[in-house]
Order: sequence, then C-alpha cells, then structure tokens
Amino acid sequence: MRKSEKKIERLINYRRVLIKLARDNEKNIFSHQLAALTDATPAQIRRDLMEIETSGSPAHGYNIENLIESIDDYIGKESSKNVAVIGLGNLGKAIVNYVNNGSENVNIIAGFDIKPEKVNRVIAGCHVYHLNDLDKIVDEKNINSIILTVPVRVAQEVAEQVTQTGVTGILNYAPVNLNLPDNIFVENRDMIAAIEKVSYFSDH
Amino acid sequence: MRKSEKKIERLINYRRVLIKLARDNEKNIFSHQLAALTDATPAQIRRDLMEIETSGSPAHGYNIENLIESIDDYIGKESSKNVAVIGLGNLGKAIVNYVNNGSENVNIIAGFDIKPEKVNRVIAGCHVYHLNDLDKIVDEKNINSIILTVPVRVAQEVAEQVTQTGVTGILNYAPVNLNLPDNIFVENRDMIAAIEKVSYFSDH
DNA sequence: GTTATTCTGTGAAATAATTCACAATAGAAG
DNA sequence: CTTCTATTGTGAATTATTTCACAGAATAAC
Repeated sequence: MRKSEKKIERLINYRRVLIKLARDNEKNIFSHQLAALTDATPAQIRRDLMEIETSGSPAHGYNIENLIESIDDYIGKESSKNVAVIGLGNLGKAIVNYVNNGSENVNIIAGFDIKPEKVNRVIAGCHVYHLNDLDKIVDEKNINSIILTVPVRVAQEVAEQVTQTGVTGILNYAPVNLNLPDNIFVENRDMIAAIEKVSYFSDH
Repeated sequence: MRKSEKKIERLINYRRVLIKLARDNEKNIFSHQLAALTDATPAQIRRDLMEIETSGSPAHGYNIENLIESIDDYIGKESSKNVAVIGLGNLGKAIVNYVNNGSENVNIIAGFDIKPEKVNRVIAGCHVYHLNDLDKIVDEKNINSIILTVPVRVAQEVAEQVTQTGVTGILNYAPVNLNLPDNIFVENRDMIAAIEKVSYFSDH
C-alpha cells in the first residue's frame, strides 16, 4: 500500500494520542486500546502499522516510545517544519493562539497581513509582517507551509503569491477552491461546509 | 451507490459554487466547468449527479437553478437547521463571526460558555447563554448541531452533556477523540492535525 | 514443560470510490 | 435534411480502502 492521505492522517492521530500517553508514563498499548482512543478499528491500526518499522507482542502490545519513534521515522517529525499564517483576522489570531499554545509539535513562526495596524506587531508570540515581505521572510525563515485565513475575494490571488515563494503546502480556511499548480498541496478546511455536513448527517 | 460521506461533502461543495454562479446570473454549466471550480473531475461530477433528479443537455450542460434545487432536494436545505457553538474563546468567536457573516445557508443562533463575563452578552449577533441552560435552549430553539470549541480537558465532558440534550451532530474543534454513542455524528476538525498533514504533504 | 490465553501480523476477501470509454443525444452549421 | 461536434449518462474496469479470519508467537498459569 502506498502512503495514502488517509493513512497519514491516521498516523498523525495515533502519534498525538501516543505522545499524550507517554507523557502520562504509559509504557505499552494494544491495538484495541489505541482504537478506543482514536476513531479507528483494531484491525485498521494493525494494518496501518504493518509497513512501519515496528513490532508488537501478543502479551504486551506495542511499546509506546518505540511506536512514536517509528511513526516519526515514517512520516517525519513536524517540529522541524516552519509554518506561517496569512491573514490575522479573528480566525487567524485564534489559530495562532490555539496552535502555539496547544502543540509542541508545530509552531507558527510568522504572520502576514496588509493592514497597517497589524503589521509589525506581535500576536500570540508571532511577529506579523507586511504581505509584501512574504518572499523575503519565507526564504529567511525557511517556511514550507502556509495557513490561509484571508477573505474569500483575495484568497486566489494571495495563494498564487504564496506559490511564487516556493511554499508547497497550503492549509486553506477560505471557503473557495484554489486553482494552483499540481505540485502545491492544498488542504481545504471550509468551516461552513463542515457545518453543513454535520447538519446533514445529524439527521441521517 | 449509497449516500456516502464523501459524496455528500462534494454535493455541498458543488451547491455553494452553483449558488455563487446563480447570483452572478450564470444560467448553465458543463461538468468540466464545475470541475474547475471544485476539486473534482468531470467524470466524478457526472457520476455524483447520476442519482440526483437532474439532467443536463449535451449542448448546454446543466441548468444551474435546477441543479441547485435538485441538490437541495437530495441533501436538504441547511438554512432550516439550527446550530449553536459552545466555547466563546478566540476560535468560537471567530467561527461565529465567520459563519454568520459569510453564509446565508447556515446560521449560528446561540452560544454557550461558563465564564460570567461572556454569559448574557451578544457576540457577533449571537446571544451567549450559560452552559447550564444548554438543555433548555436546545429545546426551545430546536438546535440539532453543535460546534464544540472548548478546551481539550473538558471536551469529552461537554460533549456528553450535549448528547443528553438530543443534539445528534457535533463539529468538534478540540484536538481529542470524543467517545460518544453511535447515533451521534461527530466531525473532527483538528487544526493541529491539519497543519501536520499539510506539512507532511508539502514535502512529499 | 505443557497447556491455555490473547494478541499480533497478514494473506485473502469484501467493499467502496474513482476513472474509463463509449453509445446516445441535442443542437449547430450548412 | 444531413453532417459534425461536444457533451451527457452510464456499464464496466480499475484502483483504493477496509475488514475478515486465522496461523504464529509470547507469556502466564500450573
């Protein structure tokens, strides 16, 4: 099996849970226990772990430390990845606060906006630059992913600007489909679509 | 084919794009045009539209108004659905602002929090109640879906409280897996996992 | 040291989702 | 009225994902 998107998502999930368990001094875990803590089935977890350099024992399950390391090896540690946010409106600010206080695995190291009252200030420990400096700062700070929280009407334009800088990953919160070259990975997190989805399935 | 989750998501997406086009007075659209505006392929769009009461013409494609109506018939209009948010921190506030100004299709009609300085105020046009009144207000306002933007440490507990009220859909922004009865539909939108995912795929 | 237990690891089967490819069709052009 | 063109609608094929089910293995109990 290739490293599919779904599988990577699940592994990221397992890892977060495992890190939490390690911090609580747990040593081992069975597939069915991990399943209860994520939304997977035991069989799926074992399947996911198959091509990862790892092995469990029937008596004690998987060693948590080892498992975290194996997942790190397989998908890489994100702590070395540099992320920036464009658009320090309500949502952008919330995300910076949220991520920079809630995860030691990822860090948002820069923000960009065009409003003078936001530029050159520090929001949630994150310096805000003018969008004009995007190219320069991306280069300087070696940023590889961008969180896009700008208004819909400028999202496509800003996204294109982002692709010019060499950034190849965009987490898009603007409710619009971005048309970008194929080498750019775009993840859409349209909140309105999410609510409509929940609303639909809550009745079905 | 059953009404699968992925398909419903795509239909919600198509609808949003189509509504925008209708507002711009566009009349017809071909599958390949709609594909360019969403992240689907033409074949997938035609396939998705197959079991919907709809039909296009080789010469003009699909009539946009008809298509919107057909999708509405198939998945229901969400405008009649009532949504509330629990947790009016940065993220919760951002979401209320965002959704209530950005969509006429969904409306967040109530907020809940436990902090006295937030209760009984109006945030982004949305009255904030004390969480203790959840049951009463859900009943009064016929709320069927909840957006959960509370701290991780209380998420499970609050989610359980939510399920007691008869709400059957939760959009969970807390980065934790919720263990709830099977009849509750939970959609996780873990922002930290999203960033890790983008970070991974931006290199691969 | 033998037996019982419970779990992992994994082929094989089943199910789900997507894409292919083309006949049928509606109009446009002349 | 005939031909040409571009697109829909859809069976069939393909590909992806999940689940089944069980042999093999590690430990515990006695």
